[in-house]
Amino acid sequence: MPRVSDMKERLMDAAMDLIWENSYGATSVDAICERAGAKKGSFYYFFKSKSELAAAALEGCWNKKKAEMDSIFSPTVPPLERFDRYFDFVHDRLAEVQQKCGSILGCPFISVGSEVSTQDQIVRETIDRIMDRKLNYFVSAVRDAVAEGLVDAPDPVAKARALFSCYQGMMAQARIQNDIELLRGFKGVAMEVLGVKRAPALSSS
Amino acid sequence: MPRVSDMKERLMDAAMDLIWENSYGATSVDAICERAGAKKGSFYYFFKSKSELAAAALEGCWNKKKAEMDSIFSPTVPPLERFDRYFDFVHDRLAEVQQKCGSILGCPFISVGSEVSTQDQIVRETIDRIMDRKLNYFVSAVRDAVAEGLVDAPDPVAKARALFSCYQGMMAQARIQNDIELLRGFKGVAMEVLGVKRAPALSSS
DNA sequence: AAAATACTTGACTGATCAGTCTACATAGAT
DNA sequence: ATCTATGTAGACTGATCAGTCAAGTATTTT
Repeated sequence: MPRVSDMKERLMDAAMDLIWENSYGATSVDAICERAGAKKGSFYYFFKSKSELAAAALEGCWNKKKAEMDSIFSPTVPPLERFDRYFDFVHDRLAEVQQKCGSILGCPFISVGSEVSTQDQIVRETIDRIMDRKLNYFVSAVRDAVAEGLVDAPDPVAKARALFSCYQGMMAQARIQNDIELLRGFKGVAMEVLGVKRAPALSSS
Repeated sequence: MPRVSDMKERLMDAAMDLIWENSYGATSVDAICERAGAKKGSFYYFFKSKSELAAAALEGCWNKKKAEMDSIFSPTVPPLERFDRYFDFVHDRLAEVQQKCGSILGCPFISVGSEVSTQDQIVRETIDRIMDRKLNYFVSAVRDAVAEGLVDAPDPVAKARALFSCYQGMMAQARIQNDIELLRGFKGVAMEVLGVKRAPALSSS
């Protein structure tokens, strides 16, 4: 195989950045090409439509985060500490992005999902799948917490879903209000929603 | 004052319908005009931009709902029953809209807010204000529930915020998954998040 | 009757949109 | 050396975008 190009990745990264910062609708193919340093021809060489690129970019975004998620939600970590670490991680990540672009961007999957759900099946299904995978981390952690007697939950899946909804709602609000403070206090809210019996001593800062 | 026209309201309604069903970005001024039976000139006679119309339409949407909210969250209704009635109301409303347009549309304020927050200050601030007013209903109800000893909450505002986030997250997910079932089970989730001591006997079905 | 207010009309502009197409470049394989 | 696969370049298309504008109509006030 001749020359290998990193243009496909550059286009996906550029698309993800722009879509997350602005929105799917407000992000043009021209703008994506410009940021990626590509020309139109390259774009349509790799992707057959804007919508297909968006789906690929979102999937790629998830794949990048997956390793980190696996580490944070590792079964070797005490279940409640997983949430603690995760919300710290998200906070730090959003704060870092805010330095670059000046806004709290929240979760791209919720924002873009809400935006395109009625108009773009490809993107909608991609996001649906990703959200489900994300939820699974919560479910395992809640199950483990129940097993260790840290949390009372007759239905761990329902509990995990409740926390997941709460997390998503908070992220959406953080974006709308452009306020990271909502995230800062979320660890406490999470423990309350889980109905933690007594706060465990955590090792991390 | 000469002739009175209902075109302003027609434009606002048309805009709200289209933006809620699709998105802000995917809704063109031409499409709004067509649905309202207006011509371009009329549009720009009443509104100086698409963004200003969107803000007006969202504000108008809230004003229409306000009376219903006041009734549901009336202090004469037992506090926990307010939530019960509200989530029933939202469920029925979304189911009704689904009949017309085939999709679960969720909450327009969250969807549009997430979409435009970084791009349109006018709309962003409008939504921020509306969400805050909505939250206040939750806060009062939680306070009353605490006063009646139905709920334990050292910080009723935090509790209300937690439930509000959870509600919003669930609505966003309902739209993304195009699934109303999430709403059906929400009343139970809400009571759990509130940490209701014992389920009170409710009068409504 | 005339003037003023409150709209309505629809053609128009220039920018931008997603997507197409042909020609070309660069690399490894033979 | 040349052939082939993998890209790249960028001009182009036709549709659609938000927004403008000058001219018109209907209604009430004076």
